[in-house]
Amino acid sequence: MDCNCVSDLLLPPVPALWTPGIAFPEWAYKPESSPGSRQIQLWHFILELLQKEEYQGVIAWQGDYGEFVIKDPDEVARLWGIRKCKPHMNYDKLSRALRYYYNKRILHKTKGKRFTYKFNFSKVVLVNYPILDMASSPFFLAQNHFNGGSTTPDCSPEAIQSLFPRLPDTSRGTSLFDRGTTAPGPEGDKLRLDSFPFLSSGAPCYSKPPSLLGPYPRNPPFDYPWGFNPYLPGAFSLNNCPKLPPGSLYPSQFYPNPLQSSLSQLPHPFSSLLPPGEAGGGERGAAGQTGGTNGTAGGQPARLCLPPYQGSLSMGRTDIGSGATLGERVEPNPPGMGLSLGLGAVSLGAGTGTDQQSPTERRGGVKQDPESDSDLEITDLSDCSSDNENEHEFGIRKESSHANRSQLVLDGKKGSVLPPISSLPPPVSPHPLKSLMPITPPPPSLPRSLSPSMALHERHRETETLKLIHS
DNA sequence: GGCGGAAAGG
DNA sequence: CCTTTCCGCC
Repeated sequence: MDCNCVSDLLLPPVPALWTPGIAFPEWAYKPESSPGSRQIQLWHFILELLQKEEYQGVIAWQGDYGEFVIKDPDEVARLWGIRKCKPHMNYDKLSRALRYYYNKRILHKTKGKRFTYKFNFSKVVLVNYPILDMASSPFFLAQNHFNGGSTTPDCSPEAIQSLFPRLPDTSRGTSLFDRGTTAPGPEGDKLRLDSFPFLSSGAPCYSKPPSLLGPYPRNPPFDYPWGFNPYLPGAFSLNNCPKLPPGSLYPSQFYPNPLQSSLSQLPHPFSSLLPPGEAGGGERGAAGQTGGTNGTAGGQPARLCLPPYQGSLSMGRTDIGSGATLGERVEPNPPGMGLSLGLGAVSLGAGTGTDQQSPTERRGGVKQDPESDSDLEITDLSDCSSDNENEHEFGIRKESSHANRSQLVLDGKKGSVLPPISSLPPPVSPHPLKSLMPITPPPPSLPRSLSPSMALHERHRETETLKLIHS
């Protein structure tokens, strides 16, 4: 039989709202590039595991935001092997694949910590992100030299969230892995990571707005569903994550989803997207096992668990625009600086700066409807087509001793520098938050206007920006 | 353990 | 293009 491997099984049956060019880099889906099409990618898989409580013992978020530890390398490799129908997969190979992500800057190694890697979410999220507010988003700004250029790029969830000011109605579960059949935009093409130099070659966390780079050769930026945010409920089908309360109660096994928390406090679109209870007050959820088995349970928004993030999640709507609370430096947008994002590096440890550990005891996830879980059971391997007949030998786990001290190596080797755009038009429209520059712990940044009308306005704005840029 | 080159496969 | 597989090196 063929290897249905779990790949497909894990994919939600419903194409749902997945839209091309959004949120995750195309290579992440690479539908057509691989014969089988929908080959899940390793980092997706990793994220997947990270979201499943049942794998907490195997791999889990730990440390800085986006950082995770592979607690049981062999097991992860085994699971990956199962998923990919590669019975002989092992950590060595898997790690090679992981290393491969360094270049893409999807991941990077946390030096000094064994089996510890860190997602560069900014990359993941920004890729393909429609132009929109990036220019004014705190997140965006944070990663630029707008504010003096010395600020640490903000890859915090809040910042990320700010990139998704508008949210479509994504109440239906959609999966990150759901690349379904859906049709891509015009021409069926999808944005490629390559289209975003700032994502593929710049410094970590480089966040030059795509719009400024002219990354939309064929896809008008506005063709994308605004606001599709993989980090928001509904974006994924992985809804096993316990709901997290708006506050900052962190379930022991799941870190809070800052975005979600933030969303719950947002005025409208966002909060309405939150699963019931989430927007409200959130309660805890029994960490129980997720027994659900439906990918996209009817109407139940999928849940996404974000990596640990020690920053404060507090972010009242009242804070919007009054960044004062943050106390960070408020800097006016220097005219002329426009969107020239130089973007500093963030990754390699710089990121959120603090290296403290995330909360592990706080609990407070909202209970999730067991039935709304999409399952990512990596169990059904019924048929792995192709050559690998030995799927059965997945059981072969060798125990390996992973003990070692890591070595510090500067990976400057491939760090490419982003070409600074020195002649970009100044930010089109000032935004209150624009001046807020988080330094360390990224401050809560709220999306600016969320109103539809504003959306239109912004679109227009973006268009103008593009014009300027291209002229 | 971790890294990255190289080659091969899908 | 994204691994997978091998491998030598640190």
